Amino acid sequence: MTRKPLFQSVIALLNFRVHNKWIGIQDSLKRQLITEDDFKWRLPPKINEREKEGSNCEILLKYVGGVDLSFSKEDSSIACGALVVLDFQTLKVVYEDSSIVRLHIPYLPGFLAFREAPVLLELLDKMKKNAHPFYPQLLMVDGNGLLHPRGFGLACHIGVLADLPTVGVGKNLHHVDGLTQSRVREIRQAADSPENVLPLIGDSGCTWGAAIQSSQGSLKPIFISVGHRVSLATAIETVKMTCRFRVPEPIRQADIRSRERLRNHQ
DNA sequence: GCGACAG
DNA sequence: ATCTTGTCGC
Ligand SMILES: [Mg+2]
Repeated sequence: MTRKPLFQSVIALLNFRVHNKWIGIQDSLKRQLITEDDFKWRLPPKINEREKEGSNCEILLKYVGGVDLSFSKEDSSIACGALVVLDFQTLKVVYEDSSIVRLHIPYLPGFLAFREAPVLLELLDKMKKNAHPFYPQLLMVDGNGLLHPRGFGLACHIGVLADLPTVGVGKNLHHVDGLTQSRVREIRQAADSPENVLPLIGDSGCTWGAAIQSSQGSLKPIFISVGHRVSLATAIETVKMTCRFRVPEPIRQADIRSRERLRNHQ
């Protein structure tokens, strides 16, 4: 597809303006971001773990959500967004919804939220306005949170706009602040004992998240970061507790079911 | 100029 | 993200 240079310049200018607008939105929303625990529930005590004293909180974490999108191979603008809710203890799916939509915004690294967040926020909103009893107390997002060029990835974006505790989970490392795959390998070798939780500390000294080996079946790590209203420690713990396989079960189920729904469509 | 680039 | 088959191993 060849175009005259003038057209290309106009398109480049539009892209430049949209790009700046999006950065402005991310910077603006980031002012509402909360990066510590801010919720009324607590984690169920682990087996063999003594009940912590002073935890007068009676609400246990039970409903953990997961979101993901799948795309049509024929028409890459057709996508299915899925929201699932699992029982945190049994990891059984207790709620499932999905929506097939046409996307008008391409994938651009650093701007994933502008493509994927709208359909996912709609699925959450539908559940909330129906006052569904299984509305998630915590949401796991297939995409990063703080681990992002401007510290405001998809998980933060959804968390702030839905005012919901969220955790970001990346299957690949988005290079930020000098953090690369080889840098992660160095961090691993610098650890005194074979750790399966590695802090992701960038050149600036900032902690962007953690790389964890989440299952015995896979050596490849996943990359966890704070989304909204959770600390990194809580993010890591909840992800670990929901990993039957490499990808935490809420996200894995959203992935499986969104793809399945798309396959059975048309 | 070159490489990197969540999903 | 998707394109794609079998194959090795628990
Ligand atoms: Mg995905």
